[in-house]
Amino acid sequence: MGATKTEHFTDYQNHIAILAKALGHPARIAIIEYLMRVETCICGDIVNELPLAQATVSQHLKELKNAGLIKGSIEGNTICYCIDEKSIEKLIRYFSQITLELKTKSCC
Amino acid sequence: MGATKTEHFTDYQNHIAILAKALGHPARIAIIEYLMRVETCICGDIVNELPLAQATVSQHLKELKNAGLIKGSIEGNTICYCIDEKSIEKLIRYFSQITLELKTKSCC
DNA sequence: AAACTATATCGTAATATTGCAATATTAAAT
DNA sequence: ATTTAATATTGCAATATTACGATATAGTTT
Repeated sequence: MGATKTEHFTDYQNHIAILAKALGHPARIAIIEYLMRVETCICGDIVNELPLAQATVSQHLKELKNAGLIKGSIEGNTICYCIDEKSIEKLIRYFSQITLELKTKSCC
Repeated sequence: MGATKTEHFTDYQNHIAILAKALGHPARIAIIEYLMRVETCICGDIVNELPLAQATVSQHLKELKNAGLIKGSIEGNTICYCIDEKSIEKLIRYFSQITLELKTKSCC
């Protein structure tokens, strides 16, 4: 016990859950907001931006990358991280569909 | 160590993270989708809908409720659970803002 | 090449989450 | 008042996450 029973859910449900889970930590939200704000997307500053150790930030970046929320390309010495717009758009579409569907319901 | 350092992030960042985290499990996504689909929102069927024990479903419902994603009102013997549209709209607004901001950037 | 810089990975401790059986609670039906 | 039905809570084992120091890796600069 203790492990999520992913096999009992659809691929789509698991996919949305993976995206949401990756965003389910304030540090990762802060990273996304930083990448959104900043002109260039050199990573170097992310560590300085966040109140966390370098190893921890690196770990959070990895999770965002695994979920497909950010892309990182090696740029010589540093790594250019940036938001993968498509994943955010996927979430917008998903949640929009929910509110749309809810409009047709009378309940609550 | 091991506990999230929420105190280092803004209330808004923490709030968005809490909403996302609550949606970061396929069972809870399945619950949201079920509540979206169904006409009435009597809870009884949720347990039968999901491949999980009653206690586990109850726990997931509690987490969705704590995050503010669903509302539950006691309806005699059963409980009427339904999606709190406002929370979903909050997420749509948040993610829309991100994509909007990204359009103004050239990077990546 | 040696030193420096940026990032990743490893190991590990602290804490959180997931899942369920057993039990409790509360309202409805008999 | 008992029984039944629906949901919540408790306790606990298995697993995952969070955080960080130490170390590894790889490119840059000197």
